[in-house]
Amino acid sequence: MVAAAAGVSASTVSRAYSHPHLLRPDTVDRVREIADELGYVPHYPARALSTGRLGTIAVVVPDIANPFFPPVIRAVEAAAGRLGVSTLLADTDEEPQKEADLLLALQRRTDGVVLVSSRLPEATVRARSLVHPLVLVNRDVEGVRRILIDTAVGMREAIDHLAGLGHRRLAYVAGPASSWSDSERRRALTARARELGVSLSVSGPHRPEHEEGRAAAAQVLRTGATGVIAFDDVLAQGMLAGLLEAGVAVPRDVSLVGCDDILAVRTVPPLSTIHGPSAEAGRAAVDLLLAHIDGAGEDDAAAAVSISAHFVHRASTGRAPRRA
Amino acid sequence: MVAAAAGVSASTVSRAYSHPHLLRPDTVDRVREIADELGYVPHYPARALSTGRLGTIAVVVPDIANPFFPPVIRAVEAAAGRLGVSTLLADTDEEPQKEADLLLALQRRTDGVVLVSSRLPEATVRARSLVHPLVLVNRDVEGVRRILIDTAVGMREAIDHLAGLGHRRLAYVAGPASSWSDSERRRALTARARELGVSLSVSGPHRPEHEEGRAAAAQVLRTGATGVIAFDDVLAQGMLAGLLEAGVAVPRDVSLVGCDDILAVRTVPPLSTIHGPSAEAGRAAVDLLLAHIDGAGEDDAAAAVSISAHFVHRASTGRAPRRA
DNA sequence: TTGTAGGCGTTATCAA
DNA sequence: TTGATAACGCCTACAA
Repeated sequence: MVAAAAGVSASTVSRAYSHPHLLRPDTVDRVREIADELGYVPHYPARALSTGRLGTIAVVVPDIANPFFPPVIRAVEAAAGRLGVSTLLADTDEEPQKEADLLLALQRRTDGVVLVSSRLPEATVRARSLVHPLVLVNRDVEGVRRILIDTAVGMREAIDHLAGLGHRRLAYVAGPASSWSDSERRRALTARARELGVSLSVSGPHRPEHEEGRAAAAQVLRTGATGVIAFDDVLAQGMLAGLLEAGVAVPRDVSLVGCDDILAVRTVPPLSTIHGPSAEAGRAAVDLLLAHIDGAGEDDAAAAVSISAHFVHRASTGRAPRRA
Repeated sequence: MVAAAAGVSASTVSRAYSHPHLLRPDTVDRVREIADELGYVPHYPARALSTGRLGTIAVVVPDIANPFFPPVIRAVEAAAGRLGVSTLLADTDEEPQKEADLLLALQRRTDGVVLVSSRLPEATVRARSLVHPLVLVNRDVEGVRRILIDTAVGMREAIDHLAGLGHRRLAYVAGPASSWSDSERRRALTARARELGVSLSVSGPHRPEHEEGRAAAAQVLRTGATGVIAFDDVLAQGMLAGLLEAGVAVPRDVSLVGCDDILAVRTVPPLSTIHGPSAEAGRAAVDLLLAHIDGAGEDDAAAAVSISAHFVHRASTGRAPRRA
């Protein structure tokens, strides 16, 4: 080690960075000064080898290009960075196999993983969480630490909103079959529709892509629905385009609700949607993960933190049209 | 090491993973099988310690939530992953100071950095590239390896396209004053407009945000322009909304061109734009970076790879309207 | 084809 | 308050 040559011993240099309070202040200063001159930066992998802590966590998402994820990733990265932990990002391309491989590879290069919207079977997730610290976001697996964005609340609010505007025939444009969020949303909608006595048809499953939403428009129109709720804003935006093409005006003829609030007011008309606090979820995930990594205890092994997402009324929903 | 207990020696296990061809096939199989059973995964940091290669690179971007970056990040991650290199993602929050700190921290945890749209002064960038392998994307610093997306070509094509449709009065909705891309684009447009003898007014500078584009619509209409080129798709999409509000139809009354092709066909009408091969840029950056890391030589020290971005005709451009 | 020995940079422990 | 030493898990000679 270069710094040692320019002054003291290796352990003193180590302490100057890791436990400065154990050294005389002027020793710390002297070492750091020389280290800076030499362009020395502590070598993390070596440190990892002796401490067993890598100082790195990973965030794994299905698709980085999906605008739902960047805010989560950013929040994770910020929260981790604040604690001196760096963040590895991985993208599973929506492929469960790739996700599984990734998790395995990450096991020895990270202290833990924040797994967002996992597409893996419950059993697999549970097994992973046993061998490597893991916190789920947007996925509910009993016995695994998780942060849940509860969109069911918002879905109920959305359906109440539509029913209040006189819509009696609704449609849900569903997301991926393997998505936990989708089944939650679908369940909440179905139950609420029944309670209110309005009809609800379901289109899908769909990959959350613009084209899919666009293509689903014709099918949804055929059901006679005047109120449409989409799995997410991406599908909703596609639906908006599809409806426009079919000569259907929003919200005059059909009211449309998205989910996740990732497009803000960037659509015409601005989309009524369900706002999920994704940044907060990312932060909470890091807290839970780091607490788990540090704390030896298995105390909170099954902790589930739930954050509610609420309906936001913008301009894509309005009174139901008079019966055709 | 556990696997050793269940069969042979440590170095044999090491070879089973790093140099399988040096071992008898059945030995490799046996070792791997037992390793799998025990849930063994090679410990990368330890490997890094002895080889001097971390097997990790970083991508640094100003803002992960800006839709221009995810495709680049994804491409980097994919290209690196294919070569067994993992990718660390960092976000500078658009702050040069944070960017500088990050680069320093990354020096000992990565083999090199892909730095996208850096906001750092040239001298700083140049200095960093001397102490740690670095490849720039979307930033032109003499003497530093870099991948440039040349949108000037596309800008010329766009203006030719509009002029060919009969537009004589054009407007450019400019991006941030400090942006290298903006000055490149503006220069190309100004020169070409002069060559073709069409007028070009400039609005801005603007931050590349939806609201800014929307607000700029009125100003642009006042110039009498029938052909509008925006710094990027985000501004163009805002402009689209602003024009719609002003009762101006696209492309009937005004033709609109974006840049970067980050919205694909997700606007109505689908935006004519300039497609920057950002995925290709990410891939090229990784190639250049890894070649630099491996190759001892300083041969390509100043390599600049330029990739042309071309005009894509979709539905937001059409014949110029008859003179009012 | 396989085993043995030494070293990579850091930290924890123990001694001074 | 500081130094010496062993150890972390892996890799690369070199030896067998």
